[in-house]
Amino acid sequence: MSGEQDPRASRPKRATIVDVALHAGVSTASASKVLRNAYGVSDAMKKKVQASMDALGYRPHRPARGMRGRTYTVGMMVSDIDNPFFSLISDGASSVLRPRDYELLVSPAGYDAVSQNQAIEALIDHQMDGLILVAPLVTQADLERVAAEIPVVVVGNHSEALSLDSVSGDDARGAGLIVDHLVELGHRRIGFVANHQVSPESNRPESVRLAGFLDAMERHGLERDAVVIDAQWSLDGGRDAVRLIDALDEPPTAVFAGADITALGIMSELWGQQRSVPGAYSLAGYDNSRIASVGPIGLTTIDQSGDEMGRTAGRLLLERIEGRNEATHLLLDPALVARTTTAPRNS
Amino acid sequence: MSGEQDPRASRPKRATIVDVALHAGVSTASASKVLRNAYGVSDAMKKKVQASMDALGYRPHRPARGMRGRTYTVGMMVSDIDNPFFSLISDGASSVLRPRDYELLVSPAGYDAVSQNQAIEALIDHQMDGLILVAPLVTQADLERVAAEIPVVVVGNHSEALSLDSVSGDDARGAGLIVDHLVELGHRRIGFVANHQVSPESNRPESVRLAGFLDAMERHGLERDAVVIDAQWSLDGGRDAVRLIDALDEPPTAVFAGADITALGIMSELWGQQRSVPGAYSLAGYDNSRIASVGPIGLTTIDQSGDEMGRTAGRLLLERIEGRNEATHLLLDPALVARTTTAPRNS
DNA sequence: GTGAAAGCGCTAACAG
DNA sequence: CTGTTAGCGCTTTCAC
Repeated sequence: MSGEQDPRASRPKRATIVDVALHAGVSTASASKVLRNAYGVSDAMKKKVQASMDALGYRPHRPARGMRGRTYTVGMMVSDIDNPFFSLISDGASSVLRPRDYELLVSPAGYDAVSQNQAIEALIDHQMDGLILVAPLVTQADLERVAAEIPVVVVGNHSEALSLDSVSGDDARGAGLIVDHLVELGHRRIGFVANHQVSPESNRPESVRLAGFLDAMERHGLERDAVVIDAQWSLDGGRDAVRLIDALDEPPTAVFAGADITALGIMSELWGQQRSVPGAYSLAGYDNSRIASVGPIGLTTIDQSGDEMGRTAGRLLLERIEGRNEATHLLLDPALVARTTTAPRNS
Repeated sequence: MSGEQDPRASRPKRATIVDVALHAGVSTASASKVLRNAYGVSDAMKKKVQASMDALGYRPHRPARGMRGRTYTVGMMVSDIDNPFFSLISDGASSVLRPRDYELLVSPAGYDAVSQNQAIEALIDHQMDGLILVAPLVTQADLERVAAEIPVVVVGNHSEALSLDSVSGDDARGAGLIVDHLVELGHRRIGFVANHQVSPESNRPESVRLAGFLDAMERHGLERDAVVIDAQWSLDGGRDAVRLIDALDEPPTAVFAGADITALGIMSELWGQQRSVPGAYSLAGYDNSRIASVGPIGLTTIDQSGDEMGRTAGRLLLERIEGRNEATHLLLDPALVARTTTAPRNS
């Protein structure tokens, strides 16, 4: 009679597990067991309860589940959702999580350790069942601390930690593929953009790719022709790199930009100066972003199969959630994708 | 003494609000009030409780909060996290949500109505305090049904619904800006890639841009020179568009691709055929993706300030959560960004 | 194989 | 202004 102006009055309340149990004529405990596919329910019971759930349009309330058991939700931390590679990873992870009734929620955490740590804590506060951390910038100690609280899979960063799993591309090998390719084209003096903001001995991709570059150059007897340029891995960093390269006494004839985004910055700056690629020098990236394949760009790069990384991360996380305690660290094989930004030395 | 092998045994339990209350020597109700910044607590009490929270490293348990009150979490549904524009929106929204102690979690929902509806339901099941839906593909009726349950702000799609808010760019005006620019360059016969998979009378950006294009052409007395090409708004769709344009009896001298991604597909296909832009025809996109500014691309496009959209969406959602009930629908002004893919007709 | 009852951490309603 | 208490929806002992 009253309260018709209250929007909530007209809103049918959500069915709860009590409603389901009442409707099916069983106890809430049994309804709960059916919901969770738990051990020890008869087929008849299962059928009856599921019918009631359907009839009532029942959907479990996640916070309530989280109070006692699992939330059936996995959190994924990324620095920035605007990264084609991250998108592949989340799609891959979802594809294995969803059939198992787990949902994936993404937290865009920014590019510094402080805000990434906050985002991770927030995910834990949400009582997520597990975490996928994509290329985290936090310290190894932070990672271990988090992994002590909740199942964790790190994607993109190499790791040897015992308390968590990791999946990443074999960046040392990938860097080697680029060097081999350039040397084969006749280049000897080769530059590498290093993103040295990270400490060189870390296990971030930046460091591993640098080490892989130096190793490969040495393998070819070119250690004296390895030129390391220090600029950020970003569009603007690439622009800076052009100036640094131009200032060199003995500039390289080919540049390995470390990442596609950096290579794009380099191309863009050269273009603005009416210079071309590979005219000015050959150029290679890393990541095989979607944009790398677009005609006018045609960037030579390394493909890492983000999709497979995501699927693997999802699988490992489910295993952890289910109780596995031994660490698994996987390295996926990278592949060279040669396009038009790399050319023989004297052409 | 026992259970040292149980990982949970060594793990210090999380501090709860009861621990805080005990530590501060107050009731849990008072501690809760301090936590929520609620009305009616003395300064002394506030200080005391906050000190205890800090001392214990207390972090509220979100599911528990969600059981009775708010989760202080906002959900954002996007089709795909790999969209530079969506990234700007999430950053913008976060920047207004975070200072108010709300957290943003993103759900990558895919490109069909069914999975988007599922993602939205999952967000509701999480007891989110409000939802930001970015360019949803679901029906208007679905939107209203959702908005009856939870505060909703739609970003990108125009809307007149009374139960929810919306923020979008003025796509009709934006399309007009492109046409004006092309006409000014001397073009008369102009093509538009229409992404006709959506019903033309919908309020999706696709339809509004098409209408804006046709209106502008008419305004210039060029209605007979408006050429509508039907191809998907994607890299591959752009490639298809090239073939469709080539098959035309009277091909346009300029093409408005409807979206940057489509324009990139067109450029890529032309490049593969050794043709250039604007050599083959002038080309314009829409969205001002980051990649549009990269030198070799240099795409003429429309900028929509995703950052401002995100901030506005966040602000509107907070107002809704705080109880506003009147609908707000905002249209943001787009701006032309002329680059090198558009040139005078006879050059 | 099934059910009754306790309780997860928090907030809201009310009493003092 | 502060404290007591009930209960949100679910899972989990522990009886039966």
